[in-house]
Amino acid sequence: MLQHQPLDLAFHALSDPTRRRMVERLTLGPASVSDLAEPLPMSMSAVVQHLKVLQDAGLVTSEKVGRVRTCRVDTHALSAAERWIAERRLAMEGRLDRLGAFLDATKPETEPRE
Amino acid sequence: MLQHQPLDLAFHALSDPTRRRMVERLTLGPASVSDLAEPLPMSMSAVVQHLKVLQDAGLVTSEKVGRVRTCRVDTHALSAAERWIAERRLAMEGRLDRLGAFLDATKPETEPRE
DNA sequence: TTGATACTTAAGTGAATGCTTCAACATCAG
DNA sequence: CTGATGTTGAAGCATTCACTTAAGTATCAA
Repeated sequence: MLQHQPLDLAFHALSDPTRRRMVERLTLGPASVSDLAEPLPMSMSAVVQHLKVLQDAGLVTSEKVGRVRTCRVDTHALSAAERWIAERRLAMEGRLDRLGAFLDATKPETEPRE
Repeated sequence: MLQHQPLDLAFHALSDPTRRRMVERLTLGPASVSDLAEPLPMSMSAVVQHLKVLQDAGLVTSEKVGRVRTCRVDTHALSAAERWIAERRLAMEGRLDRLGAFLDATKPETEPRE
């Protein structure tokens, strides 16, 4: 991926189970990099790389104080991803509603109400 | 990716702009492979490969009649992805609510109502 | 039957991904 | 200062990705 829209980055970041676990952990509250790494069966280095993906996607923010980096969920990118899906669902439902209305109007095999 | 959970496949499929365009097109109604390929700046072959990713993720179904394959959105995987995000958002909001309540209870710098 | 249409499949290529290890580096406690 | 802690960075490696081209296979129309 060399030139991405925000949604590319967000969905890509969420496509990895390790990164989803990290987000799940962070929804419970802020955590250090070590906290995030502790339950994960991989090196610190790998966790930091996953964290970078999450940050580049705008799903997570972090700030370093002393030697500890504290990470938090950033809801904006998460909401954007959710919104894209919801919009598609609404587009589909709208279409299905129109189809339903069409079928109702066209083929009233039982008497239509009113 | 060699051993994936459904969400891995769904988010991965959605992380590509071409595949999102295909889903967007399909939310407007069923389409053939050629219909899907027509606006896209790549070979049919590439489109078919994208379609396979969408189908493996459970986002799209298709059936072939004659020489035409007709594709449709399958809402189940889409809903699952949406649900994962919504759950994280709710988890966060719940946490923020509790934090808010805690702050209200702990530091009533203005008089609490009641 | 012949040709055009609508896909399908295989093989190949360069770039990106998900790790690893090893070597830094900057706090902070004692 | 000295060591332990918490993180950061670079390099390397096997795999997966997003395409391409080229060669199929059905199906339908004439």
